[in-house]
Amino acid sequence: MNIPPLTQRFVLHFGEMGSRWGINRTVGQIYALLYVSAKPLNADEVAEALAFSRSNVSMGLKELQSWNLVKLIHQPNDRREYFQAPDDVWAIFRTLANERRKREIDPTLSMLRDALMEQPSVAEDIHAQERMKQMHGFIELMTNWLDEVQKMESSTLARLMQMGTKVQKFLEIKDRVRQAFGGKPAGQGAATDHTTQDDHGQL
Amino acid sequence: MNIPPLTQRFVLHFGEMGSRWGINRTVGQIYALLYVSAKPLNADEVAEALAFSRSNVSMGLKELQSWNLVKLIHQPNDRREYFQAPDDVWAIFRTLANERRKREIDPTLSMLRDALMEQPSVAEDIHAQERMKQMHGFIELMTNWLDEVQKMESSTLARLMQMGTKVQKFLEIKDRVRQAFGGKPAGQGAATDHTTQDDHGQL
DNA sequence: CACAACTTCCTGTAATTCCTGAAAATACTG
DNA sequence: CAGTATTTTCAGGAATTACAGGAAGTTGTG
Repeated sequence: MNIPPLTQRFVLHFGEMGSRWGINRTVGQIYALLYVSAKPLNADEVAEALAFSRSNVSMGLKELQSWNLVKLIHQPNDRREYFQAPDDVWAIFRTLANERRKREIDPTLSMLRDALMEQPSVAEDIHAQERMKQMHGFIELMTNWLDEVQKMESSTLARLMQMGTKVQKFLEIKDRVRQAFGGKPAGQGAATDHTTQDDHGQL
Repeated sequence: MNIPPLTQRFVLHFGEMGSRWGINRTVGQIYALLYVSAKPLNADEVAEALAFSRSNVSMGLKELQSWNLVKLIHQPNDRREYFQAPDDVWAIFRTLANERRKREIDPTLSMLRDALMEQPSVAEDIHAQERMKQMHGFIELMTNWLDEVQKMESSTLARLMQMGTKVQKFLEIKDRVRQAFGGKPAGQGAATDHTTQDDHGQL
């Protein structure tokens, strides 16, 4: 392995973490290398830097591409394919969240949906179905929220996250306002009455 | 495998999903079974229901305990240990998030912290360190936020999530108010002018 | 203390996953 | 189109991980 010390530490760490993350060491290291690299790298360079076989690198890059975690780039006067990781960590997180969801959540969601349509035949299954319903509801809530949040700008999201729990106060204020004005608050932003269901959805 | 149809489907699905989630099939199935089961089960019952070896079940339960995903219960007049999954899905999610974080994020965070204290020796490492800084900042933001959020009530959280993007409007209002009042709004909560950095932290 | 009811640890085997080198495929150049 | 550069696929050996069964350890009981 032929890379400077800090980079090496980072790369090795990601290799080991890889297994906990469900990706293998090779892929972890390749991604780490691309992430910290100042310029895009081609497969040979990666293979050389990490001392992996060329074919192994090819597989790894393929997997990273299937995760949408690397960009493919062509340099002028060079036929080789160069790869680089997006430089916005937020963007990386987004794609990661999307992909993980696609692979790890969505199948479960559809399994649950199917199971909820069945008519349970035994007492045990009635309870089981009830539990599945709870899980289904929770997952739906989470994924819908994620969908929404993905639409926001990174900077907006960052602000909201930095506010943390303080957003909660907002709910309290909202409740207070509503109580005071009996359903018709004046502000332009907050112009709805609270018809039970829609209650939560509207600011 | 000696369990009713719906339960079986659920259990098998979790077994397969297990591998994508970094847990093995056995553990996945055991948890699924406990989750849908109406009453706590002991190790023998689990082994019987899933047709696993007794010792395998023991290991699986041990792992689930190390994840804090099962509660251990003792029945009167029975020495055996009974296990059950918490019935609040939110609670399950919380522990899951905590544990995953402990295993998958915290080590990286501390590695990054260490790496950021070093003095990079080569040009490449200077850039690498810069990248690590970005990643570190992002992870810190995320984990701090998670900490905050964990403190909220499930119901509050649910409401916030259901509002989704609409919370964003809140920021806009805040900005509008701030602009209108020129940095010293009357309300008790929102009392800062927007000096770039501190800007975000305060409601 | 001896026995019973459980739980944990250990060993060998089966299954899966990882990785390499060679061969095949694909993409370019003159 | 021949020749070369580059990438992809694939078979099989190496390494890792999962699992069953049994041995050893614990805890409680008469």
